[in-house]
Amino acid sequence: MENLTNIFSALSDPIRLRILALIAKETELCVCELVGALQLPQPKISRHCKVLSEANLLVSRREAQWVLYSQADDMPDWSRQALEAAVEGIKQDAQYAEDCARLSKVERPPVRCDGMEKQAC
Amino acid sequence: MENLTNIFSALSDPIRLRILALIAKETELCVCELVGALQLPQPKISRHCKVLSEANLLVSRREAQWVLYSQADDMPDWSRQALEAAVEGIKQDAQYAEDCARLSKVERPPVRCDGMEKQAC
DNA sequence: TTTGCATATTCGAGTGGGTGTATATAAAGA
DNA sequence: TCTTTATATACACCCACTCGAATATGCAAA
Repeated sequence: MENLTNIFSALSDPIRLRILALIAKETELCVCELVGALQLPQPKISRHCKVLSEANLLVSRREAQWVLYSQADDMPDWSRQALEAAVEGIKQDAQYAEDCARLSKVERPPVRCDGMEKQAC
Repeated sequence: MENLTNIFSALSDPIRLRILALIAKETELCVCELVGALQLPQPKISRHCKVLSEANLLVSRREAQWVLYSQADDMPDWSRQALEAAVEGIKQDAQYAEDCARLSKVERPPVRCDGMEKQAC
């Protein structure tokens, strides 16, 4: 029951929904990319990512200086369904398009160039 | 965006989830039945039902002295999906079984005997 | 119209969550 | 080691939310 309400309270914040939508689109993002896309202070983004991690919606891995967040892969069905609903909902918001546009202009950190030569970024 | 966060914050309360699960099971319930099933003060139930109505998850209709709550039928897809996820999640909680058991013992108000002679209740 | 039942609302108190600012930690490179 | 970049945390403040208790409203039957 507490798991359940944690999930939905994690989903009940606009900034966290924006983070989830971008990660759903890009698979994996680091904090500084999210800061660039959402144009919000870094501690704010970091705290919201923590909330999403504690709700078991995101997981993080550190790579050099960067911390990369992605969707958790061991969610119960209803949790994944709730997450999908949230992402689907925010995709219909104008904010999502703006965030995507800004994200595309954010310089990719070298660690995000998966499968390529890191110098190529 | 505000619609979206309203939905998820409406879903982020254990009492509201219990209400939604019972209504999903019984289609339509009045406040006094919910009070009996959840064993909580009537003003509390009433306030939570109001929150769910304002999030467009429930609708209410008055029949004599009773107010009957049921799922809204004009939800966007992602909203219905979120609601289904919430109900699915709470069904796996022990609390749900207890609520169902208590609900089955609550005396049905005459207005809930759909399609039958009301005296038969 | 008075009484009783069902539901909704108001009020004040208490609590948790979000935020900005500042600072701490972690890692890499000079 | 010192600096830079990236991320996390600490602290104080404020606001929204929840609650219990009391009261108001709506409806029907006597």
